[in-house]
Amino acid sequence: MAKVILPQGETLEAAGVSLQELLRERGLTDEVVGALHDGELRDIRDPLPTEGEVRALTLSDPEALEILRHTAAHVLAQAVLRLFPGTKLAIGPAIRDGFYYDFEFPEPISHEDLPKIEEEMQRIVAADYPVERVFLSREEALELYRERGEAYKLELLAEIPDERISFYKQGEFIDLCRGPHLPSTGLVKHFKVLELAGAYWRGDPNNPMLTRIYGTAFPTREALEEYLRWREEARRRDHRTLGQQLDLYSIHNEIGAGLVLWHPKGAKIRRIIEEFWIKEHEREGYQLIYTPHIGKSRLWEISGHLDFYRESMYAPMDIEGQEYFIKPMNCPFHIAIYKTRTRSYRDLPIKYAELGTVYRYERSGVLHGLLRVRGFTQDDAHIICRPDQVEGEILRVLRFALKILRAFGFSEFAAHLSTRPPKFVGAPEAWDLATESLRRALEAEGIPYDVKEGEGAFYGPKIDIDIEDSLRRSWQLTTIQFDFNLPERFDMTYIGQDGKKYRPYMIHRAILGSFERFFGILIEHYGGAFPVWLAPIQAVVLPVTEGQGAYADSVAERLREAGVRAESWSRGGKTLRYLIREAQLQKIPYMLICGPREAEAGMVALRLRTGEDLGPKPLEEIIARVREREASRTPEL
RNA sequence: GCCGGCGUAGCUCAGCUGGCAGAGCGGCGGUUUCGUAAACCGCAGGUCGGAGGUUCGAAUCCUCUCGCCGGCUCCA
Repeated sequence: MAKVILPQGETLEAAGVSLQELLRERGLTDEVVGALHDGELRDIRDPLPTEGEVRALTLSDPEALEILRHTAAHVLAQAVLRLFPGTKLAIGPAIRDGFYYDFEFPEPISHEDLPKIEEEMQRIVAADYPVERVFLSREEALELYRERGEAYKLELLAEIPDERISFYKQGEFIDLCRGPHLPSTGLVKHFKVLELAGAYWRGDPNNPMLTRIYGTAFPTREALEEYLRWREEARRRDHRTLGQQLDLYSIHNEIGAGLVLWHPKGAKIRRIIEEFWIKEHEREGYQLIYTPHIGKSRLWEISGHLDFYRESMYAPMDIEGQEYFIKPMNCPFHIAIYKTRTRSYRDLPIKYAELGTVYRYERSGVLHGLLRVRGFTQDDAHIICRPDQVEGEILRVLRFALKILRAFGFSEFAAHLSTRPPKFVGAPEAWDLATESLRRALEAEGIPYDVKEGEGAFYGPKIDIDIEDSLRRSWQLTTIQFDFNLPERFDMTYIGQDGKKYRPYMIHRAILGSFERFFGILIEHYGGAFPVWLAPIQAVVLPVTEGQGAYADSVAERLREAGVRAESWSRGGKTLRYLIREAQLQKIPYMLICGPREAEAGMVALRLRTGEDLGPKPLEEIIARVREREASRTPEL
């Protein structure tokens, strides 16, 4: 007997029937759309389990969202088959923000077809077809799909071991599907078809490219509208939009895809980040170095990059008959510095850090604003240490990374621990020590992480920390990565206490990842409204009329002397309203308004970016305020 | 790289089935001297991403190419 918890909290015991039958007997047919048994979604049409607790789900339960969206995907497929006969079906799952279905259309379709599809979906919802579950024998299923020429479905069928194969049916539409699904199509009330994109069958580029249609569905109109509003808001926070509006950076067709020009304001922010970064690294015992942008092919042969990474490297250039490559990584240069003298065990750990600019050939389709570029500056460092130092150094570097990220207001981290792949170099014991050190560091810091079993690079295990952009796409910033390959290839050694040579451990790490990507994420994180310590312009002085222009200029001058990044907008004879709007759009933290009254009193009226008017203030107070906000790096104004 | 879409003034965009390149903002000049998110008038500004083709005629149709957007794949 299973214990069944109904939506209103009523419980009962039942066995041998499905939840749907049970509810029908009690006249409760409409509401319940699925069930949760030990955290697992179940179909209401399935027989109840023999034991445990089954909670009936209604659309207002968050767990039911997946069922709703999965059914919405079926409605989409049904609509597509009606409008585009001959379309072949692939797969159509629910995903985080909605659902998709992959199709092979007889003729390509475009965005303009989406509204039609949505309308047809509306009709299917309005028709309120009951969604039935049917089981076909393998033969029946094969026959059904052979008849329709559904090659993708046949491929899926071949992988299902069962003899009774689960299908769902609504109206004329039938689909191979494990479920669960809603009781009827009429429950998919609030949905939207969103995007069209290509997707390889089974994610394999050797397979045909299918057409994927994305959509979303919610239990209520409000929730759908809120989601659509959120997408709008995300568009406004997009670093590519803000980058232009705030005049932070640009990328030019004629200069090259993925190559970033940092404008004065973007460069100012970068400089502030760099200075912060340098100070923190020196405090943490890193030694800062500079290395060249190119190196001879021999170097990249030794490092193995020409064997393993060549397709991501720019073509070599010929200099006096020698091949040189632009660097895709900094490691070989750091190693070369290490090797300039014999190192003692007493010298370790050695930590070389560099803001190293590298160039990597990224395929054109993957470039994305500042988040995926071809030329970028890594905040790179290599920690070279003894085995007995590994654990301590790893904990230290993880703590350090979190400290840096937190300074920029990031608090939610998704960490991944990638372990040894089937093909690897180095001793298994070294891998174990490294992997365990990484794991213990994550646990000591209480950072939630998942383990990507076997997904480490061939040369070492790693921790990656991802942060999401405004559209919740995640991007890797931090990486802490062991390297058992390069110390070997470059024959790095140190002399131990016993006078013998030993191989050091090398840890490659980047915290911000690259300045370009980090900046992109940072722009979105703050929606362009940077905290005072990062704001490229902290204060603008706004004269009410041209009569206060000279006073405004002198105020800005005094602020700059005190180290405040201030400008006076005294030229142009613009109205105060105009200037305020402009400053607001530029998201400048402080607006210092100077009218005749303020000029007379030697003060400024302080208006915050939030719109708050704090009234007249002496300059000293403004300066103190800026200094305090800078020191604490608070987002408050 | 692949699929679909998009490239028109500095920016945002209009320009239907081929027939004289437009608006708003911004810029410049002038007027206005103004108190918390856009004062008013005027002027300038374009190889319609680039190359080739079809046509009497191309921003518009076709091909190639560069770039961008959404995905997929990739991401040492």
